[in-house]
Amino acid sequence: MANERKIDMVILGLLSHEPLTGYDIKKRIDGAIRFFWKGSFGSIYPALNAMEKDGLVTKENSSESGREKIVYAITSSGTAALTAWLKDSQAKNELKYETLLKLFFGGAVDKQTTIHTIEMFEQNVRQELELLKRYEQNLSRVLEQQDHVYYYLTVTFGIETYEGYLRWCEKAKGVLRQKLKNV
Amino acid sequence: MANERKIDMVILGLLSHEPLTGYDIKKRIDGAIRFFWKGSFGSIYPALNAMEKDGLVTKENSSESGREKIVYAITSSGTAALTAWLKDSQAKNELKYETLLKLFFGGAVDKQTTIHTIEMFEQNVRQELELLKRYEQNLSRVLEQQDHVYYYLTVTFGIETYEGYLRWCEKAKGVLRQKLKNV
DNA sequence: AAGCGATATATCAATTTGATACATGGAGGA
DNA sequence: TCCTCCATGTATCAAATTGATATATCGCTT
Repeated sequence: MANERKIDMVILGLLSHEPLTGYDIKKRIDGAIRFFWKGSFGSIYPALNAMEKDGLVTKENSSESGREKIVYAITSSGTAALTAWLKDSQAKNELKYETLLKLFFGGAVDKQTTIHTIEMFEQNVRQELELLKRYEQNLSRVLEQQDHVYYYLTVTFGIETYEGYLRWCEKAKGVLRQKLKNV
Repeated sequence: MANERKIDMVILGLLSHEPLTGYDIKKRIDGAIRFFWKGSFGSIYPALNAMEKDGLVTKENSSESGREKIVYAITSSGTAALTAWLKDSQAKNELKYETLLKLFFGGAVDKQTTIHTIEMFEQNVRQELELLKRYEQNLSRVLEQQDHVYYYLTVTFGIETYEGYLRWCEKAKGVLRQKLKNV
């Protein structure tokens, strides 16, 4: 088999705070979580159905506020599964950077092309970094209060990482431009 | 459809340097490339067959040195496909860090557990960083000569990133320990 | 009343992973 | 010489996931 469904843990983690619809879950994932994980409807809805069958979450049809929808809540089995996963300190961290792949094979094209690829990457990182810094500011205000520490730490991870990326971009462009002059 | 096969580009990139068997390709990917991309036999062999059918690579059975094997070489169409991809400066960069996911949902378990997860991450990063620094040393010697610049730059990317990770680990552990005292 | 974007659920082909199966070559020890 | 182990080498499969698409409703604005 290809792993156990990690999307299950994302969903359970989110449901441990509040009951949500599949659509809500997708929105949460596309929010703060998207910096280090992602999920699509094509995995969310099947996972919800499977977990409901396994008793990890409960389904509840609701049409109170507006249209018909299915609200999911975590069960005690679900909480158990979540904490069991959290207590396992092993974690698979995976990077798939197409920018680096293009850089690695940069020898097959001219250097300006590679520099441009780096610049596109840089631009994107700059944008995301700005967003992360806004998050950090908002979070640092409410940090003393609740469980926001965990959210805050994932944000600072992103900031530290992205600032490293930008430093690297400068260096990399410098190296390539130097090389450009030599040849 | 779920994307165009990125594994094709990895394979073509590798074949642009020298003809290789599927097994060779896997070894290359598990070497330097594994820091920013990966690939398994389950994607490599089907991709090779598909690309052979499309004329991007040529198959050649060989049994010269020892056992029977299939050596693949890139064609001019393959080179064209590779450079077309390289010239497109758009790139999808994706991160899937289970460590951060566990951190994000850390509120559901005690803080020692989360600290331990960070420590496991830290240990792994430290190991990889050591390896990357060895690569860097070896590469910096031959840097002036050939196309090693591109390889070198992916390595320095890793080093810059991993050093950022380690700085963050220290901070994160500090924040959590502080929190631990307060509560 | 019409149009539009957000809400909401669901499914599908294509891609990829990770595991597994199977077979041969060569190196080294008994 | 024979045996065992490991690296080489090709291949396939179920499960997970993506990204796209289909379909329908709600509420707001014009």
